[in-house]
Amino acid sequence: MSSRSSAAAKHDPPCNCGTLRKAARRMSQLYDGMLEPCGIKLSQYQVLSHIEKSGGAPSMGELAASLVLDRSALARNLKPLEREGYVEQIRDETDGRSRLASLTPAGKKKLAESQRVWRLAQERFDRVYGEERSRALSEALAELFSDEFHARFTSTETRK
Amino acid sequence: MSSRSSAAAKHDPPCNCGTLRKAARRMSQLYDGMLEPCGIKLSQYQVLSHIEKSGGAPSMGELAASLVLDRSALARNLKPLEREGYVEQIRDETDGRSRLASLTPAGKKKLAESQRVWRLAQERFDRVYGEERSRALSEALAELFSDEFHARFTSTETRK
DNA sequence: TTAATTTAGTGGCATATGCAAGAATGTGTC
DNA sequence: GACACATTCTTGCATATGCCACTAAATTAA
Repeated sequence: MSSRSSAAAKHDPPCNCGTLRKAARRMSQLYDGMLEPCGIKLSQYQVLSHIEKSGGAPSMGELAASLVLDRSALARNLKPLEREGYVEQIRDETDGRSRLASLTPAGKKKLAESQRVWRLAQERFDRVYGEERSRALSEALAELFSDEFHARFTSTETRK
Repeated sequence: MSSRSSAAAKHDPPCNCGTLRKAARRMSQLYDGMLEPCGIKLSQYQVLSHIEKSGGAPSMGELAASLVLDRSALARNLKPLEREGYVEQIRDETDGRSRLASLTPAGKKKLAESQRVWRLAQERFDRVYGEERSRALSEALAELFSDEFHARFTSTETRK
């Protein structure tokens, strides 16, 4: 038999998920490094950014969903941002259960400031990785965290 | 002027890093879900798996590097695995500073068990995402956490 | 209207991560 | 052999994440 097929030489391909996590850790490090002068991490920038993109005052649930983040995790991630006075929770008049996340003036300012740095990071990424590939990668990854992918992945749960 | 180019409509493309993080969170959830019967998370499986791949007894530093993980983070991640008796740290005879990570018999058994489930997850991923694309994605991501990418990204730090 | 159900957000518990400072060990030099 | 310097791991501190159990509020069913 060939040495390739021996039991000991059973090389598994790299773990898709592990690879994703490694890349995420490394990129977070790089982006965080650039955002450092702004005093916020990419994770926090993402929160501010998503609040703005949502139109201003999303509910915790909506915001968590758009960040692909657990509700409780989002609540905790907001803590430092509230402490710094960038974000505040306001009651939803139409639904007593809901809290809406909203940027304070200071939050909008910090977001604008961070956005400038973030764009530099994006540009650097595109330059190093290639603009075309960058766009393609973004789309590929967006597919992975889409609800459709999740549904297709879990629907095959039972059989085979 | 067209509405597209107005200041308010300045749509930034999605954040490469944020997208990566979202995808990593979601995939971790899916892989963790499948590994659940084994009683370990993907992050823990990765540790066991990398110890094995390394040949048996890597130093903390080597293991951390192969996992693209901070040394201190690795040390903490090992805690639960040591508690469960899957991993043990042994002193390096040739270097008093170094600790080597090693799988216990129970750890090898748990790894083998988890590996079976992990392969199912990988297969499911490949089936849903496409085997060819899966392989390509893996390579693309591996490039992102490579030292070369890190170097190229940070080397342009100063200029522009 | 009241009871059952669904939806939102919170708090407890455990793991995951990173950075910076500190302690232990090794090495090279004089 | 003692000192300066480098390497390895450990600790403290802060954030990041997820799951589950619980409370509050709204919605639907009876």
